[in-house]
Amino acid sequence: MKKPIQKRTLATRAKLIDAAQNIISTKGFGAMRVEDVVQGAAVAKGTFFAHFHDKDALMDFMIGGEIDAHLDGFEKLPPPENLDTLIRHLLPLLQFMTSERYIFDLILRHSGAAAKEEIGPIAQTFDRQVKVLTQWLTDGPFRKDVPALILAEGVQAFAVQCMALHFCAINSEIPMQNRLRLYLEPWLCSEKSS
Amino acid sequence: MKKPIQKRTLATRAKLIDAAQNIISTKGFGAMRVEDVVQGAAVAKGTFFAHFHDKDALMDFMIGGEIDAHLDGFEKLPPPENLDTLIRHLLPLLQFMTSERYIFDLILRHSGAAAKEEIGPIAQTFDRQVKVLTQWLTDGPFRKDVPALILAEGVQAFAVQCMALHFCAINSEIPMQNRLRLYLEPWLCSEKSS
Amino acid sequence: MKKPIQKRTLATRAKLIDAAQNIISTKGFGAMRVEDVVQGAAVAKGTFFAHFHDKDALMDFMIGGEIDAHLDGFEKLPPPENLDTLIRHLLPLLQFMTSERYIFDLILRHSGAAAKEEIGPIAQTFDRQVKVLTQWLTDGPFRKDVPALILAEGVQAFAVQCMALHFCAINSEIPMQNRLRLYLEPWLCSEKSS
Amino acid sequence: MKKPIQKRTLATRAKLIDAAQNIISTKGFGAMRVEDVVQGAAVAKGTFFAHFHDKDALMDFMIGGEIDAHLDGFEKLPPPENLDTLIRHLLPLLQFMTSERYIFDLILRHSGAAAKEEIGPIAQTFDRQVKVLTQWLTDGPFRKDVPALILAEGVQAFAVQCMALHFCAINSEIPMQNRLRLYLEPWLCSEKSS
DNA sequence: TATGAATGAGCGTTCATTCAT
DNA sequence: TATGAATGAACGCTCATTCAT
Repeated sequence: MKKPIQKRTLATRAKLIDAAQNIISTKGFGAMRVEDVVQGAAVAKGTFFAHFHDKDALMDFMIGGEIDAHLDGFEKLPPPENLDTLIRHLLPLLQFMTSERYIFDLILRHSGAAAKEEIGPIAQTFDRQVKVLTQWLTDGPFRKDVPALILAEGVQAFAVQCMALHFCAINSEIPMQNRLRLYLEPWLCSEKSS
Repeated sequence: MKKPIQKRTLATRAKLIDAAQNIISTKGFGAMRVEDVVQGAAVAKGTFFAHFHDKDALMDFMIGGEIDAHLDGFEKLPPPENLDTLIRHLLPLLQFMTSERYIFDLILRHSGAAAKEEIGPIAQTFDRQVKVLTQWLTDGPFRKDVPALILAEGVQAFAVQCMALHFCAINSEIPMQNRLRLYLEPWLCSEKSS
Repeated sequence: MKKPIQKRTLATRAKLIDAAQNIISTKGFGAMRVEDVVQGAAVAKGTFFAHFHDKDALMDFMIGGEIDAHLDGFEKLPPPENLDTLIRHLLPLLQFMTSERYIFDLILRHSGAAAKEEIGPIAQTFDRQVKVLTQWLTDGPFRKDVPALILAEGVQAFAVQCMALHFCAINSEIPMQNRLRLYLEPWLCSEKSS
Repeated sequence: MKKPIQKRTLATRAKLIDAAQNIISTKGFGAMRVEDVVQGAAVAKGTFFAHFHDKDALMDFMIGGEIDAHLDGFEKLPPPENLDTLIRHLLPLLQFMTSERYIFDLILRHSGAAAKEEIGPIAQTFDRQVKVLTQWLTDGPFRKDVPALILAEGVQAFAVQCMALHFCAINSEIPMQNRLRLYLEPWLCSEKSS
């Protein structure tokens, strides 16, 4: 009986998110200005900060949403029956994450939930990624001598590495998915030697 | 006839680096402001930018130097004769890199040399890291079915993952070195099945 | 048939005043926020404004009450038989008024009833002050060549001046009551020269 | 040899003051916005705060300047040969001070230099006022049984009282100068009895 | 080389007050 | 009466970077 969130509150929040979405799809994440969002939502600036602690919180929410959409897609797919399928499945997400340097940096910063006590949207998607990957690795034709959870976290590590190198001048001539294969082949398709 | 670097130039640069070092050891990397550095060096703001292209260049230099010192140490060590030794050798570096969130973020950003054409100090240390690791992996009792270079890059990827999780509220109860072992054991001590 | 004030109304008002009193005695007048008051009273923001026209009205009420208490005390005292007694009598009130810069400023602003049509509590205390002083000056051994009312207003003027200078860095070394004596001696103990 | 203030610095400061002056004479002191000032001066916002600690500091400076101009005029006048002349001389200043409620409030707040360590422009004019008045009262046909300095401070006290009452709904029907005469006559034209 | 005043775009904040429910 | 989300107009601030001297 504390706070039966009012309809108006939700409506306002939706307006803000809509406005943000508009700006993002037009000009990209990096170009989002609080000023423009409140203007687009026809809402006072104070209202913005009543709904989101700061600009970063909104970015976290928006990017987290996008990643979640990808993960929703992942869950609808059958477990990949080989390494190449797995990589092909992952690729769209990696491409989104590297679509803007701004996004990648922000994701990295938020992925580790950092000092914040409450885990933010992006950090939660990282957990979810591991869950999905764990499932795939359990069901698919991958090494079984190592817990799927560890394998999944490793895939994440390699994916991040590939994305980072993607932004690297010297290393970017080799496509992300190729490099990822280079790592995942020995990671997922070996068996511990006795 | 390539203008012999003047004594004054070097002196000023030294003053700036000294001042920066002072601030860093007092308040940490994250608290470094150009303002304070030039004040500490008793030099004008503009002078700073005559010596370093931007603030990041100085940070890059300072952190790069620190990492290089670690790598110098690595090179003096004998190749690790097993996984635990390898991890123990790496640990001090990882600890420096995670001593401040600010450092870790900055390192991540620079590790990929980014958009910059010329590779900065930090990026170079990453190359050097790979070289050292490659040597260690070549000489030590590790899997040989995968190029040592790839293995080395993988070690780097796992190290980054461990550092990132170190900053994550939910995952930080397990020590970095333990987690690293979890990843490196299957990564370095397997052999491709058939 | 003028709507008999309901018990609930009075209770709410009392809760608000209580809450305000709490905050004031803890953190001072200047730190009072409507937010905190309604929270302390466990009442909604809007309710506050149903009971007080604005925040100033509450402040006016609280400070006016405090001053009135002082004046009640004054009326119980016998007319001062000399200047020093008069000043000694006044002192506690002046001390309250200068206990916080915020109070003094607010009193000054309200003393002149300002643009408001209806005279507020503080403005009324100023009238009452003049009445009390007029009585004192009529009954005591003070000059009679000037209407007691004018003298009383003068005392008020000098008191304000002393309070203002009390807040002034350069002038505050001399105690309020001493300075007041400096002014009142020639103001109250002279006679017009023919 | 610390900081030989540069020409540019002075020019920028002048631009800011000019712009402020423009706005003030068009729309009054109360309507001055920092935003408009920097725009009018064609200067960055940061520059404003490099020259004035905050908006209040500029207001202090502007109003102080205005009062100083009045005081400059006062110093060119011969000492008033009677009370009415003295009041007539003072009137323009009082009228400026009461021309806007905003100004009067701000002057009151700053007159007592308050908590600030360094005395601001307005506070300084208050000192200067006393000096000018002291001279007038020394040279003119006023009571000599009280130090001119005390008399001068008293005049100030009465002037403030009159200005405050000027803004008071109930008391404002009687013109400031008339009320001032009511006070000053007994204050300046008496001699201590016996 | 050295100087340091100026830049500048946008974020976060404030908090008394209003108004539709 | 009571509710509490929304308002809103500035203000203050940040601080790496530039550029005319």
